[in-house]
Amino acid sequence: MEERYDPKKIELKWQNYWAEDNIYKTERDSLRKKFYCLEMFPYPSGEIHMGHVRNYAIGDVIARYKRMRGYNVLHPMGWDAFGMPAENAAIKHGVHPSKWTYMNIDNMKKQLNRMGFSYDWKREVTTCNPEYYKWNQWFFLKMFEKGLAYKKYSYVNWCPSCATVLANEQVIDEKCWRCESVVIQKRLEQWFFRITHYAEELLQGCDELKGWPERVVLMQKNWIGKGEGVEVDFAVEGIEEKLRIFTTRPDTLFGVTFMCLAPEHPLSEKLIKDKDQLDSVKAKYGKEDEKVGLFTGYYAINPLNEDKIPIYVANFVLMEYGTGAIMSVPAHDQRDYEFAKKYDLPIKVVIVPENKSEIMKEAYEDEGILINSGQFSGLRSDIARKEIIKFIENKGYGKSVVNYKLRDWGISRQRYWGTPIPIIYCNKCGIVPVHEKDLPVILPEDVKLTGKGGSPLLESEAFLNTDCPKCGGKAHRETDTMDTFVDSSWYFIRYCFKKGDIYLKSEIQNPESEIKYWMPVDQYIGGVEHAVLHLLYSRFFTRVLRDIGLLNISEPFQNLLTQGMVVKDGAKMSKSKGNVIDPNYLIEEYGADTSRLFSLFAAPPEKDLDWSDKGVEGAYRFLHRLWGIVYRYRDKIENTRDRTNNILNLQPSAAGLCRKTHQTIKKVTTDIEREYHFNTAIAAMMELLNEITSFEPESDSDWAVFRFTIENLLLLLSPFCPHITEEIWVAMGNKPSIFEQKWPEWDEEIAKEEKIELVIQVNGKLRSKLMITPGISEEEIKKMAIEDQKTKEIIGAKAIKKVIVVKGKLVNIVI
RNA sequence: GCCGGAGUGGCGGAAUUGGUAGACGCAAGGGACUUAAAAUCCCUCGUUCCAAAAGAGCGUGCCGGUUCGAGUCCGGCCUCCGGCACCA
Repeated sequence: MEERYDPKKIELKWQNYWAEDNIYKTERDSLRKKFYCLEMFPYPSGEIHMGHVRNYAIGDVIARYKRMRGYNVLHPMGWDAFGMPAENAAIKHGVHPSKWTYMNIDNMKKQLNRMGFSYDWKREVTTCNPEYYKWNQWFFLKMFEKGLAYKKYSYVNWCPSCATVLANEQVIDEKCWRCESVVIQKRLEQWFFRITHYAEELLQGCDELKGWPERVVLMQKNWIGKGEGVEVDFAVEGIEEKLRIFTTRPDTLFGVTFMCLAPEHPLSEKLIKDKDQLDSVKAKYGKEDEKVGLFTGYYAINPLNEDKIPIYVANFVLMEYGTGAIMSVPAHDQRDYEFAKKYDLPIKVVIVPENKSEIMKEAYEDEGILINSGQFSGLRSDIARKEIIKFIENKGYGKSVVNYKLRDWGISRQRYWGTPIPIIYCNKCGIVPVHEKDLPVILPEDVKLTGKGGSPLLESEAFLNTDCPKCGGKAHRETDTMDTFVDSSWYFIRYCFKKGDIYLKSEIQNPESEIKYWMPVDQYIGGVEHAVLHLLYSRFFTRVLRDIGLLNISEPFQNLLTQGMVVKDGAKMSKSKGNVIDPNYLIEEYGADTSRLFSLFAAPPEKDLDWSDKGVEGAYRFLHRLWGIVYRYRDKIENTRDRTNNILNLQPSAAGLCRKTHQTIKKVTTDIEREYHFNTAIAAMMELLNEITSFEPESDSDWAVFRFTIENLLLLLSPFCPHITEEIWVAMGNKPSIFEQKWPEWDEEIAKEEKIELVIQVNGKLRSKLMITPGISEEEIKKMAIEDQKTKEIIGAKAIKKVIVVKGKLVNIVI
């Protein structure tokens, strides 16, 4: 052991040792309980940032802690390697996305290893590897078979300048993230995954997510957006067709004064002869605030009261939700109200508030009593709703339906750097799936990336032209690639296997499968920005894979920890703001242990972490002091082989330190177990070090306590700061590795304080304190409190009304 | 607009079921060591009154309530952050 704490030197030394010793490799072991600890894998941008450091430090502490608790821990890492930045780099610098990506992976892997994270690299996943994306294609085929993958026309975000489709995430304030052109909606034929098939199950499953943050579960519920209502058919005067609408408020059916169709509704095109006028409404479709409508000239008949009501086409009606047509009740819906005011349509009140009546300035959307509603007048609206539904269903006017806001997942991307969709188009046979034995459909390397738009795969003759698997005739391949969210929807399943080719087909219905052994993920850790997208897609995939027979569970992630952002000066770290802290600099300056310690100490994991250069110094000082004290007493410690636990024969100061050690073991353990409160766990270890510093050992038994305390502190600290603890552990004469040690245990008897402080309150105000022995009777405590000198002075001649004793804590005297 | 979350010293944050508000760390001030600086160590550190100490008053966004006792529970607001948003 050297005098100076040199993090760089010892960290590199142990990282090499651990790597050579293969200390993190994981094997199936049915004798031990498994624990699957997973952090969201990174996009290989080339450099890790503070968000990664924090995310992976949290995961690493959990993985190491669970390992020491005796669990068989799976702790893998990989790369979300497909995606646009690689393509953009290729366009800008002329380097192939593949080369760029693998270079970045190389670099980031070094950086992660430099942080001392305990990953089993034998299970590394790289999504742009054909061995991986082959299974994306296989899942696609399975879903195609089951009708869960299908192709349809739909509106997509289109950037006219780049001439390409953009994902929703790539549209910022209705503009293209790259060229800032205004994005338009374009109708294109695209592949979809039928996630809506599982809408109800995904919603129900939310209640099972006990280990998830409530807000994430709520966001998922809102996103799925279940709406229960009724579909009602209205006859249209003069034509045969019925007009079907969806409403959640059948209690307002008597207040309908007009109908609205979405501009894309089939009837709109049929009823409006002037196409230019219809197009002008279409142009205002969607997110416009202004309500625009066009009278069709046709009337519908309200099946409940035979009212004749005009039919409009309106820009605020969405084709994608419900039936694309609505009944408008301006008295009880604010949007309908605005529309009615603008086009001077009648407003008919059918619900009044139970107590008061007032002049209408806006729609009354709350519950109330029905009026002007025929046989239903006088009913409360919630009861009327049920009665009217019953009536409608009996008469055959319509039926109860459930609608969801959740849409099917559009996975087609006109991009190069992604998984090819395994579909072939044949002039004779139409859409033909690639045969399973022909997987993977390899993404060709020799393509030109210009950034001009359109998939570069269209230019690759060798890729494009193929034979039809059905008739053998000339055919061509699908050139769209899959959304990269497909890759991340099942990567946690791929980790269940070691690197190399896998064969999932043989895992179906195999009860001994690795997947069934490791899944579900016991602890998942990542940013809250994935609350809906990635986490929802993964829940969907897990259900699809369950129905294929690969899994016997429905929820992939038992417990979810969403860590906060790393912020500086109140803003998220970003290049444009110039407030980025480079982890490389931090590691170079202070070492990995300090970087890890600070990012875990400064805030609880779920909250935002405010960066502070000075705070890092504080974390460094703690490790420095630990090093210093062990170095100072190195000879004595090494010559002491006893570790004493027997508090009875000790001097008071040694007994105190021994007690504090047990208390710290308890505090650190419970803080980790209780919602991973690492910040308070670290604070407790700092307190213990403070006590060690002021302890002056003299006798042999003092030294035995000293060694006992240091060893336990090292064990407690080892998941947080693996390098320094390993170094000191070995320097004290122990064998490596400290991670093969058991997590320490505390003795409740020793941890108990000999004397406790009793607080004396008078009328709820702190007035005095007494030292007492725990376990003395309530009567005695009362007596001691009243007879206390200071209490007496305050009470004076006043009468004592009541004395409340909280055992072991305080006495409150009411006068 | 709707749905969440959060407001505690100069700062990051503690306070497990209502029971000593401010643990731990940072910053600041003072001191020791040193030719000097850095590093290290020691002391002080919510605020007001008082020269200081002792002591007392006030204090967890604001107003009110429940309670012997409220940062914590209840009612009504304010501010900030996040998500969704013409979903009929």
